[in-house]
Amino acid sequence: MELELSLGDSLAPVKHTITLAPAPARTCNGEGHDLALGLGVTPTEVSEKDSQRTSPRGEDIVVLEDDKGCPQVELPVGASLSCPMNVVSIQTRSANSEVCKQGFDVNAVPVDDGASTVRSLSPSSMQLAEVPWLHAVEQEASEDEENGGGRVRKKLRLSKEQSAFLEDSFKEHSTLTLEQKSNIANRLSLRPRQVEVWFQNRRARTKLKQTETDCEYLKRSCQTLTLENRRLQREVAELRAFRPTYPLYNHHLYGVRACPSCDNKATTYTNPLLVTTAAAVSSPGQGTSPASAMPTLFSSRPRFGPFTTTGHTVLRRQPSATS
DNA sequence: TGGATCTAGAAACTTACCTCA
DNA sequence: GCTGAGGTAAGTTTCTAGATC
Repeated sequence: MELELSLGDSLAPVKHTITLAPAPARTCNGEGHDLALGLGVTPTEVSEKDSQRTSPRGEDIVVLEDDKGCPQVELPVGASLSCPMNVVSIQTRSANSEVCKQGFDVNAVPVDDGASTVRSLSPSSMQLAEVPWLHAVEQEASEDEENGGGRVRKKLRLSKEQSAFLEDSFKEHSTLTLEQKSNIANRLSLRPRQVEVWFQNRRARTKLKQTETDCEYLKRSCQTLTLENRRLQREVAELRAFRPTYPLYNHHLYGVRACPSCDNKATTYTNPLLVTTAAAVSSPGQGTSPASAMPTLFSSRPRFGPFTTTGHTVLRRQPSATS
């Protein structure tokens, strides 16, 4: 989102852009759902009109300048709302096993009384036995005959021990090699196909659960961001109403940032406009910032531009508006 | 070496059975 | 006993990566 705030008189229009920019999605493995809300007013020293530069960390920074091409003073204002909580992304085919090892473990199985006996049945200790699952096949065939050859789907219910063993196996590896599959089938007197199907369904359940978790997380993040957005809009409205005529830029007051995508030097968020305004009111003319070079900065009518979704920390100056 | 074909495995989607409130 | 919802085993389709020619 991009909220444009234009402050300055009509003779020397100067605009600053307040940007509510979602950070690029990111998870613990580099892709995902790290949400961040950034509020920035970012003048620069670059004089090329409407040009765009890149920060050392690769962030896009848009050059803001006045209509005469004079460089504006940087007023780093950052308000950031981020959710650093690690959320494991949905498994992908390419990297599912690695992803599964990190963060949220949806495989956590409540340990019940029977678990202690199950735990000792480590799949790695399995021995390849004589295909006991053939008994299951034979039994199924005889049941088919009893049904007159008509194929009636018989619902298999895995025993508690079978399920627990499969769960343990799934914790060790969410996908199976042929050997692992037949080992487990032998150990549980199931057909390899049944083991395979169980793992397929288990992966599907894992993914579904993870999706639900992600969805909940994103919902909460969205609510938080909405509230923050409203708060910021109220703040901007208050600033519009305030419209002071004093030089406002005490540069040293703007060093506070909270946006993690900028740097980690910040500790708290302070509304620099309010702080500076108060300072300017209490002692007009104070400060050593280059703001004194543009005393009319905030003297024109503020203007809000539309929100945009053009990406992360892209502060693009809108074409000069005639008030 | 690059493209066509085949194959196995996994995901996605669906169906059907079973349990339970 | 009936019913609907939810869980889950299993079937089907689609996609993809690797092997082979």
